[in-house]
Amino acid sequence: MEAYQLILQHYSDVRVQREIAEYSAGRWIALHCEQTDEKGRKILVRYWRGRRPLSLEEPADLPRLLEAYRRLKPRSIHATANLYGKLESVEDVAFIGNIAACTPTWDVDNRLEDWEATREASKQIVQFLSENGVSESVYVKFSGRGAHVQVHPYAFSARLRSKINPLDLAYALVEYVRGKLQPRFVEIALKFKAEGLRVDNEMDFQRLFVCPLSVHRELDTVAVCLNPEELDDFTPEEARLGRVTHHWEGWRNYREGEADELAVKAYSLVGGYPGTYGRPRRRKHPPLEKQIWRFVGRREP
DNA sequence: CCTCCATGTTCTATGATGCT
DNA sequence: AGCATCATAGAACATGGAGG
Repeated sequence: MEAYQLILQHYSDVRVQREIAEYSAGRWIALHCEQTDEKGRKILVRYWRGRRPLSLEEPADLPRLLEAYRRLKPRSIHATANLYGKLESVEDVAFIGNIAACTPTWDVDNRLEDWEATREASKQIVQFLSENGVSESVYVKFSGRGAHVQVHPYAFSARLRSKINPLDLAYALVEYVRGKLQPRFVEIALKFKAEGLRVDNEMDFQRLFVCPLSVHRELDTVAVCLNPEELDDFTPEEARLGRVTHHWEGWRNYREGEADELAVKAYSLVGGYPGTYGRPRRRKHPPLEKQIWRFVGRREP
């Protein structure tokens, strides 16, 4: 069978469609395609006809999108860490004010062959969260190569999210925990001789992560979710494209507000997301031309 | 494809200098 | 002082590479 057929076959599975749709609901999604641009990089489609942020709200949307972009050969499905209040225009994703909730994510990068080190680093994060009251809203996602440790967006209560921007909360939480555990990560890298191990805070205002049950963007592996308490039961062999035998549907579990206390502590210590983008930039001085028109006493023609 | 981010380049506001 | 020019720092903008 041709290699791409295997991908289409994977996405034709209704369970795959359901998981991707349910995860993607409210998020801004992207299709990473096998078709490359003139520089040989895979094309990433983020807008519908260049206007509307791409979204995927129900299972049937997945085959529809694959069909619409079939010439580009979509390969992996990504979704933002953010959940948006509205997803209809470019402006809806251009400013942080429309972020309704955000998924704190520790990106554990590593070579596929060093899964044991990836798993141990993930385990440290899970354990730290658990010790600090965050246990029912956590899952680990094998990304197809490394892993993502994610906290359900509603582990921050609606009340807290209305007071502090969810992106700031997520950024602070990830950064705080990462800082606490950094020495452990170094130990793990040494112990397993996994010099490629890195735990990054990639939270930014339109960051994408691979969807549960998406195919990896390069490897013939699938992003499956793992029960954080049973990480030892999984090996990457069980997530090979066409032979997926392991996936935990508990990624949707959460307890509202269980991460509030830790997030507030983190936020008070490390502060919010440091980027300026998404917050409108102000000119200190208006361009000369505008000043002249103002001086002349009328608006520009 | 689209965006971030570092880097380099251009622009602009402002203060210093110098001249009348 | 009043005016013009020059120097300069920081802001704004352009560009290129990286990455999802």
